[in-house]
Amino acid sequence: MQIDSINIAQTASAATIIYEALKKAIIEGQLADGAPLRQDEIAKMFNTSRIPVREAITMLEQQGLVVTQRYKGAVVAGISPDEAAEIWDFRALVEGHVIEAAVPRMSDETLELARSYLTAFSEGATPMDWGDQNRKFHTILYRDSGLFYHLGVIEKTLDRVDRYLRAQLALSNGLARANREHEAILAACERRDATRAAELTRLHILGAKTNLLDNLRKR
Amino acid sequence: MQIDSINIAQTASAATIIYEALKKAIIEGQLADGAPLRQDEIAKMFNTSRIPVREAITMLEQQGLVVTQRYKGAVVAGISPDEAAEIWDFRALVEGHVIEAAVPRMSDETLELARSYLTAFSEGATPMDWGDQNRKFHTILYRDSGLFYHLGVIEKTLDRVDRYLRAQLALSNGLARANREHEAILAACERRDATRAAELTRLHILGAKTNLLDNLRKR
DNA sequence: TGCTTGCATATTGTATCCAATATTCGATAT
DNA sequence: ATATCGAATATTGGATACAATATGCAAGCA
Repeated sequence: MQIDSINIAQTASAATIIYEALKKAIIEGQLADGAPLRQDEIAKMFNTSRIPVREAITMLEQQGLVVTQRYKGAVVAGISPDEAAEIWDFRALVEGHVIEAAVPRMSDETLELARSYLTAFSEGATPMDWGDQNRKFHTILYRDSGLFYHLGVIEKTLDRVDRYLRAQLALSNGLARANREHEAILAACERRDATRAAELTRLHILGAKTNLLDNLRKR
Repeated sequence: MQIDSINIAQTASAATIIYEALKKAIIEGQLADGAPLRQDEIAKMFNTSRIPVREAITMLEQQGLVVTQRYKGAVVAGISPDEAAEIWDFRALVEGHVIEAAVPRMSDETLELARSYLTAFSEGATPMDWGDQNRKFHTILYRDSGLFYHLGVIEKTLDRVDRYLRAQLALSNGLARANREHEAILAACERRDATRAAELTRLHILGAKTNLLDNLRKR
């Protein structure tokens, strides 16, 4: 006898659980740039030994979310204005390509979901809401491309800059413009204009880049 | 007193050494698709305990070079024709963009280096030679872009598919065409025609994709 | 005071040991 | 013969213990 469903729900390893939790904390900005990740401290928080903690930190390092130095430990990786600029350029390139591939294959359900995220975004009250709904809105528009490698790279890139994206949205002119541009992108998708959707996505990202850089350099 | 040079040569951790060695073995194809990575076995090879081995495997998993299952271990990650096709598309997109950014900033030394790699490629005798020189040739042309995030993503992508790239070059029509196309790309760089260099790079990669897919599907 | 030196403490890196799970293989029943 | 069960073995996941290195601090000295 074979009952697959029983084996499907694999309990995650402690290392994975710790990794997800730390990643969330970094992405959401609860751990600020440069904040140290002490193995002992984290191990106590999760009631484990340091071994799974170390594996979690190793994963984070591979993702570029922390930087470690031998015998000195890991700290949350920051981002310089130059890096930020480059990453936004990268996003424009890849996300533009992916949405262009996705539009012809985009289902009505996807469009409806996107619309609901757009609404939730405009009704959001906190930077966390804006960030979450913004990300949901964009990634749902990419999903139907079926380009899993691209999607994975985009996810990792967004993880890397999520904090800064949120900060950018919270700027004075961030929200209103994002809303306007989201509306235009979704409209292009709805009328199946892949080229225009891609163009608008690129402009949306590059505009956010300018906005963010003005702010980063100001500090 | 400050003597920097003494502290520069950091001895790498065992985990890092093992990671580099395993990565090399996977990239070079010494460990074939699906080959299991036994922690005990590897630990003995490096005269260490399994702890650094596990961290090395964790790194490889994050890179997508191995796939692990809880309590079952890690095996070298293969690649399906669909994934291969997508990754070659991704390469065309990103590498085309990066070389376009690099050409205006490309130094004469870079061009000379590229020429030397091109020569070494054409004179190579084994798939390993071809693969190495091919990769050197391409990446040197990207370097002067200064787009470090893009460069990092490209490196990881090439690591992921290095084995298949090598196999593609070794196909009957692989070498001669690669040589011809490399020559054309380099010529465009030398006359500072960024647009053309980018276009040729994209065509070069997409052509290789077709060649590879024909071969993958045949098996 | 300002600087070095050496020790105590803190932190990370690794080895060893135990626990949890998977796999193999033989015995048994049908 | 084939299928099923269960114990023995193999393998991975994690806890504890120890080693290597970094950091902070206080004593000593100019």
